[in-house]
Amino acid sequence: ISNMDLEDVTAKLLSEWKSHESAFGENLESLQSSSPESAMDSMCSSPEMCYSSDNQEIQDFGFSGRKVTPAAQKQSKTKMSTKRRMKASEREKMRMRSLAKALHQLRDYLPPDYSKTGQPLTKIQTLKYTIEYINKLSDILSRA
DNA sequence: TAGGCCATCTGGTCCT
DNA sequence: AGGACCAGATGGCCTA
Repeated sequence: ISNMDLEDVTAKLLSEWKSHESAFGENLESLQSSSPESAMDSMCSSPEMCYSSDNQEIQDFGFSGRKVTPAAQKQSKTKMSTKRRMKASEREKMRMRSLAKALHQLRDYLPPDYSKTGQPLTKIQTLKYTIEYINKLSDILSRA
């Protein structure tokens, strides 16, 4: 990526900034008003993890080797109700989707030079290249 | 087929 | 008490 390209992109970004600066806020609003249908479309994508009273029983055995603090042990006795757990799962799903959406948007701000293979950048690549890109833009601005 | 990436579920923890 | 955030686990999909 040449400096000329960067300067072009910098100028473009600066000119577009005003029209984009509220983009995330708007998207947050749109996310909040997203239809429940779309939220439920992938419900139970993994059958083993579908909710059921049986499943609740099975998970009480705690097969993972996660550390359990005394406070956690105490709290684990008061298990979340199935209804509350379902609500929490749904919120978490929405939260992760909004994160993924934000990453997709972030990807669009990166120059195409960063995806040389033609394949879309992965999440981690997007984050790393964004850091790199911001550093380059900052450098250009500091020298201007 | 192994490994990378991703979406989802879940329990723990912190905060309001 | 309930929501937000986080990290671990798991399974599906895709590619080399």
